[in-house]
Amino acid sequence: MDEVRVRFAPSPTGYLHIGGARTALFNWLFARHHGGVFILRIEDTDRSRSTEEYINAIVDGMRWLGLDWDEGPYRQTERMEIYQSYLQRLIDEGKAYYCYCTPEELEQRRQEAIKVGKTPKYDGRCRELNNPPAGRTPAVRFRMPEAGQTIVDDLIHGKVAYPNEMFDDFIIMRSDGTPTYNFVVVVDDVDMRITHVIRGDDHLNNTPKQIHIYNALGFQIPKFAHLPMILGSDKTRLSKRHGATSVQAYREMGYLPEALLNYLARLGWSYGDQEIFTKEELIEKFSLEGVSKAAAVFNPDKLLWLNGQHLKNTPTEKLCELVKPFLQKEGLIESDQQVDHQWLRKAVESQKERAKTLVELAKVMRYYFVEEIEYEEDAKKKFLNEKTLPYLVDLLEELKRLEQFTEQTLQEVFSSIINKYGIKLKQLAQPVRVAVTGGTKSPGIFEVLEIVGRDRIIKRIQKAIDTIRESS
RNA sequence: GGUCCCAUCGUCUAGUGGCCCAGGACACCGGCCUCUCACGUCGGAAACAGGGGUUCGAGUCCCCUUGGGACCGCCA
Repeated sequence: MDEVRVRFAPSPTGYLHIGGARTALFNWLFARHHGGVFILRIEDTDRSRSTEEYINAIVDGMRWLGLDWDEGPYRQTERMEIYQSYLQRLIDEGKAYYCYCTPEELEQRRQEAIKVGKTPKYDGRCRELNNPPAGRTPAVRFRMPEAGQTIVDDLIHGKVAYPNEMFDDFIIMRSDGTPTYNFVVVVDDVDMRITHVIRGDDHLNNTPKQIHIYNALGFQIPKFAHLPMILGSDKTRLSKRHGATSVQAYREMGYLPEALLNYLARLGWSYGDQEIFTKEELIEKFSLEGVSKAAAVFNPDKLLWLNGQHLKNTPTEKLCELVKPFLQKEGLIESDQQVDHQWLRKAVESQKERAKTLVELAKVMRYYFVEEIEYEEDAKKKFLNEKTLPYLVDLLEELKRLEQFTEQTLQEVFSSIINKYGIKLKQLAQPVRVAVTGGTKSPGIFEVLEIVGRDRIIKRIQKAIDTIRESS
């Protein structure tokens, strides 16, 4: 195979969303797998809806996901002369023509057609126009064949045949002089020597039109691969109604890029029974053969699980850095604060298997950072009471005498109290857990105590004792 | 309405004519592990949309029906 060249071509009319990211990912994986070139191209010919802000958001999203591009970002608005020259060629050769109908007229005819149950279709009235009406700036239409059929040979769907009667002469240049999608996409893909057009299958029905443009311009047709759509839980096209859909939103919710990538890859693609992939494995194992034809429903639960898996597999060292912004958001550290690195490592290590997102991770670390903890009402009632009071009193005494607070020495202290009262570890551990963390859930109690540290442990147990005495 | 695409557990999927009374994963339920919670682990419930063919044999091939989706724009 010659060098593979693929592109991701979003239109900047919104943030980078899940569907776009998946298309980008498949293109990127295909390029990386084949040692090819991945191009980012911004399709901003719709000036009224494209914004600079969205372009930045898309670029940021791609960077965060780690989908690096080799060329671009190209912008179509910067390539107008190129389109213009091809357009002129089509007009000169009679393959395109000026249309003087106004959008209002067209809309009106469309509505009428729909009303009588006919296919809304341009009637071709300007096709052979000799005396154009004065005072109107025309659009340009592409002349489509009226009979026969057009075959799209798709890598995922196979050969798809379209009867040509269903097509009308579509507009390739607006009356304001800007070219439209179906024309521009062809010119760009040819100009950028794209070998494989990999995109959502909502574009499948546009492909025959594009094929005729390729032919009219005498270009070679690239390979097409139309990816299945991503649906919401109600099986309709994924949209805001289904919850978070922008890549940025997942970033803020504490998802890891590699988890999102892994999830997106498995949506519409599979490799036997494997669920968890590193980025490198994805590149190694990806192929269009493994892509399915059927649309897939986006399942946030599975993404969450996968994120937990990736979180667990992330080196603690790296997790420490990743969680810092989230600790800041929780108000647990200041942006310029120096946190003892060894200590943070232990803290993160103790919680990493318990959190499914960075947000969760930061939240469960609260009692490691704050001075004063608050009790959960149920936990307090159940574990801080007359019955547990003597254990806590004894523990406090012993801890005050203890110099070195390590898991080892703490364990010894706990043992002596358990023996003295003839109780199980849980009967002591739970009250202590509530006293130190405020709740009933945490990593191993000795681990937690070591991380919280001597001074705060003593303070918190004292407070628990006071609390019990006050309420009795 | 026209055209096109698609169809295995609730969801993501394995399955490319016999290895499938259908396998894995998420979620769900139960057991184990255990100082709690997670992690882990073991087990359970759960699907070939329906109907016709083809074939010795069909989840797998063909047709129809049904259901879902996409496109039909001076949006991309």
